Amino acid sequence: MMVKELSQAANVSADSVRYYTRIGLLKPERDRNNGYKLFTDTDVKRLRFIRRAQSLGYTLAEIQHILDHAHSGKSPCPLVRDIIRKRIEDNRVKLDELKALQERMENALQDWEQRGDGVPDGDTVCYLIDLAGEE
Amino acid sequence: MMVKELSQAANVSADSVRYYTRIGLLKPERDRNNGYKLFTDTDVKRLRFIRRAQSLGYTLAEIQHILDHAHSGKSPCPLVRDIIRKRIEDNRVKLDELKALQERMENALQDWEQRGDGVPDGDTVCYLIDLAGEE
DNA sequence: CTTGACTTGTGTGTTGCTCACAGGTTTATA
DNA sequence: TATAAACCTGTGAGCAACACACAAGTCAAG
Repeated sequence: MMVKELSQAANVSADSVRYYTRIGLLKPERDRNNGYKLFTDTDVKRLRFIRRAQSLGYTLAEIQHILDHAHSGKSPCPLVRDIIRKRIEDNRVKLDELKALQERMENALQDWEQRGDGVPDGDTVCYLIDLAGEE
Repeated sequence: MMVKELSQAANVSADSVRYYTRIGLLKPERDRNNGYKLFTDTDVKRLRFIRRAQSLGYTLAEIQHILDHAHSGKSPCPLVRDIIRKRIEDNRVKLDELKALQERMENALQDWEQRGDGVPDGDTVCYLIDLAGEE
C-alpha cells in the first residue's frame, strides 16, 4: 500500500502521512526500485489510532511516546491518563487566555466604532491602539 | 541604545527584540565597529506599540502591515478595525474548537477513571483511546 | 511512442519566539 | 598592566503539525 491508499483508508491527507513518516510515527518499508513508502494493514490501524488520540488532545510527541511504551509490552493506560490530565489543565489555561483576548478585542472594537480616524504623527501610529491601555 | 537596554525599556525579552529585528519590525542602525544593533527612543515607542497591538490580538504580520500603512502617511485606523473584526471571528472559531476539545478530554478521562489497564495486543495499543469513538 | 493525468519524495515556509553557541566587551581583581 | 570572570552580542537552529511547491517517476490511452 502506498501513501495515497493509506491516506484514503484512514481519511487523512497524503501530506500528513508523509509527515508522520518523516518524524518516525510510521515506519514503512521502502520499494527497492523507486524508494516509495510501502505500508501494511497494521499501519492503517496505527494511523487511525493516531488520529483518534489526536482528536482527544494528545500531541504527536505524546502519541509517539504512548506507542513506544505499548511496543515494550507494558500497558500504556496509566501514561495515557496522566498525559490527558496535564493536557486538560494546560487547555484550561489556554482557554482562559483566549477568552480574555476575545473580550479585549470585542471591547476595543466597540470602543473604536464610535471614534473617527486619525492620521499618524511622530508619537502615535494609530491612537486607537495606543489608547487601548498600558498593562 | 543596544538590545538589552531597549528590551528593558519596553519590558520585552532581548530575544524578542532580536527576533523583531530579524523580521524587519525594527530596523536599527548598526555599529560600524562590531555590527551591534543601535536603537533610538523612537524604537522604544514602536516596540511598545507592537506589544500593545499584540495584546489586542494582532499578529506580527498584521502589525507590520499597519506600521507600513501608517508610514505612508495615511490613517491606519480603518485597516486596524478591519483586521480586528476578522481576528474576532477567527478567535471565536478557535474558542469553540478548544471548548469542544476540553469536553472530549474531560469526558474521556471521567470514563477512563472507572476502567482498569489493558495490555496492548496486535489490535489495540490502548483500548481507552480505541473505544473513544469513531467520528 | 508520446501525451497527459496522476503520483511520489523531498525541501521549504508557516508563527513567535527560545535556546545554544562562539565570540566580543566590560568590569574587577591581582 | 595583565588577566580572569561576568556579561553581552549576533547568528543559527529548533519547536508543532502540517501545507505547498517542484521535479521526477508511473501508468493508461491513443
